[in-house]
Amino acid sequence: MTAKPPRVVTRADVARLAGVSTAVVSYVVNDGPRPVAAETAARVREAIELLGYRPNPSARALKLGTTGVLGLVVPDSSNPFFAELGLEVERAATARGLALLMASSNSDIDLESRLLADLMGRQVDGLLVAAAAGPQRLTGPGIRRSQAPVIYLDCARPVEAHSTFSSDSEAGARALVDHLLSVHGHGTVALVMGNHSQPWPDGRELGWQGALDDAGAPGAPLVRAPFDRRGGYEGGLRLLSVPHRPSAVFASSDLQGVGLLRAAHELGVSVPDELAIVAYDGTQESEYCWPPLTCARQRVSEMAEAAVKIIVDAEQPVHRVFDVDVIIRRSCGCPTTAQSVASVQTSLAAPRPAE
Amino acid sequence: MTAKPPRVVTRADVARLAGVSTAVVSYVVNDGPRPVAAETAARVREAIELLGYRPNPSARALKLGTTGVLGLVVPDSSNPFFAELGLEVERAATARGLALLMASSNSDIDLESRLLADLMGRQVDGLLVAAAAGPQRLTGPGIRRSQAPVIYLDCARPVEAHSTFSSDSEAGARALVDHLLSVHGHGTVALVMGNHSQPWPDGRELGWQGALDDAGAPGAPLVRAPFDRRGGYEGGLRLLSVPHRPSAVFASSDLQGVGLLRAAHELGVSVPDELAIVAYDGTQESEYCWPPLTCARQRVSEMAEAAVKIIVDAEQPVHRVFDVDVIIRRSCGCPTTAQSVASVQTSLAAPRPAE
DNA sequence: CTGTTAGCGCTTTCAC
DNA sequence: GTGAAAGCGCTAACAG
Repeated sequence: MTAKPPRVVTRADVARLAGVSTAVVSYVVNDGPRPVAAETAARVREAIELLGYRPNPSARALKLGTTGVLGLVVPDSSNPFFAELGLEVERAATARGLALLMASSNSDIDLESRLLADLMGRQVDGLLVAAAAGPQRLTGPGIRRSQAPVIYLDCARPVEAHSTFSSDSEAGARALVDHLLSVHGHGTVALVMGNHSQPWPDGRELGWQGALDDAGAPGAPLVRAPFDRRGGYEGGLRLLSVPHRPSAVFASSDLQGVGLLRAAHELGVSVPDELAIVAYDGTQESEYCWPPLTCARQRVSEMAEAAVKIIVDAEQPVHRVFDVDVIIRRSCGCPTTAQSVASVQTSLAAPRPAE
Repeated sequence: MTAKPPRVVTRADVARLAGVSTAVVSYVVNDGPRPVAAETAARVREAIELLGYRPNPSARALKLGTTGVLGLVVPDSSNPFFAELGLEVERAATARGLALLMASSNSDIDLESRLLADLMGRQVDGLLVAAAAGPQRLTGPGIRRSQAPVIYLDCARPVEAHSTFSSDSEAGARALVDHLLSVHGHGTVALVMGNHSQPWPDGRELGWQGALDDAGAPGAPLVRAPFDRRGGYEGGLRLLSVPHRPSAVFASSDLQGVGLLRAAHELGVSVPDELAIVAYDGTQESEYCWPPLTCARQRVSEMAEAAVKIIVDAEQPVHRVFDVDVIIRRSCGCPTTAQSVASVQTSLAAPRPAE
């Protein structure tokens, strides 16, 4: 509609202006693979500057087969846990010059597998997946095409040919529940558990049960509800509306803990005096709700860093279980003013699975 | 290390297997631009299926100059407001077959401008920016290269050649503060204000001041603090530790409102009985803290949808101001059990800037 | 140290 | 309705 179409400047323009070949431009842009005379290089850089040349990443990707882009798929990127995870992954990626393609599956298995296929199809250099449905969904078309590593970020079992990370949720849950039992003297502890959809038992549930069993505590109510705030709220309403309501409850996510808190407040149940609450995840939100939640915190940034490193350094697949930190705040009944933190030692608590 | 290198299947393989030319494969894959006989098309599709062929997006992008990727830059993707915004943008993008590259600037102006340049350099088809620093940072190298539209999502003033969106924060703030003043009879309302770093006054502050002025309310304390939970907490501590503490306060973000709530709880100040709180943003977190926050909610999904549409449909740049919804909950002192929502009419409240 | 050149996989014009 | 072929911009042999 206006004047001259300002054709985008290409490597050939730079070469022409600098009076060199395109190869040389490539060498100075990429700082290799062949050496370039200092003076020539300076001339090229000047030309680049002058023309405002930027390499075309598509061309580069086409040639190299590598995009400099990572993919991340989570069930819900607005859940603070995944938001924080995403932020850390993005940091780790940016620090290495990579960009991050983010996708949320809304916990929908089919959407999740479509997103995975789409990202793979976009030639990401690596895919990080906090899978709603466990790791089995690798099979669609589009997966074949790429050799890009796929890392499962919330996967308690090793998977052939993939890196699998998980937090030691069992140890974390056990420590939390045990704290309620032995320090605060609760007879038993109820559980609000999210809809874990992976093909093996959830560590949080295992840890909860284990702590109860170890203490010889009687069976306690378990309510299943979504991992979000509303799930915790409604689960809490159910849990607290019975004649003999529990005196302590473990929520399988921060968000559920927050919902639980709301339910307690609405029902006029005082926390922690009449009801102790502990939660799993340890996002910032758990620190600022009221009362602040005693929780087991996942080492999100460590996981993010490790995952990106595996991809960038093309490391062999590993199965890693990350320690979890128990953070004592007020919701359990501890009188702390300054919070205290203790790391839960995985190695002591979790025997190697014999797979 | 293992056997045969399974060379990735290309369009030529499909063509060979189907006994057609590569052009035809292209026609059926893209459903155009030339027609293909039904039977031929079927044969091609079969070959595609059989070989598990996936088009190479880099090659496509190189040829077309278009990547099917959008970029989003926010100050902090773990802030629930931006997390929710990101999720909505992602939804809108995915619905149109686009992917989303996300980046957080940590409110760092330099990092922000580097991220913008990087994303532009990656040939995104459009860039959505919730800029920490206003829209002026368009100038770096790397910006020139692309014609991709840049949309500013939180920009109260029109900017030449760009779409600019904003929520009508002034009207929202005014409605909130006025509610405190006229419905609940507070003499004045304090403000906890984030570090707005754009080159014009912040609408929230304007609205607050305006409501105060209109009511002839005396000057009220204003404390500046970061937009996050900690900012609200520390701002709250300062605000509430003076001899004659305010009876009502407006927080410029949900997160600050949450921090404020914590400060009040810690200080034993009862909300809303001794202190009324209202906040701006309206994320989910504001609904589940205690007491739930009366707030002005931004229409995040509407904004996301509109922004993506502008890019996809290559619409002309516009300046849009989105209405904001006031949601009455308990923190202001209203006795509601069911929350009530009222949209604040922009057109009535905000005169057109004469720029 | 520098230049020439052959593709990477795809789209699309132009001929048939 | 289909095929041949010319690039898109870049990298990295290979030849000088």
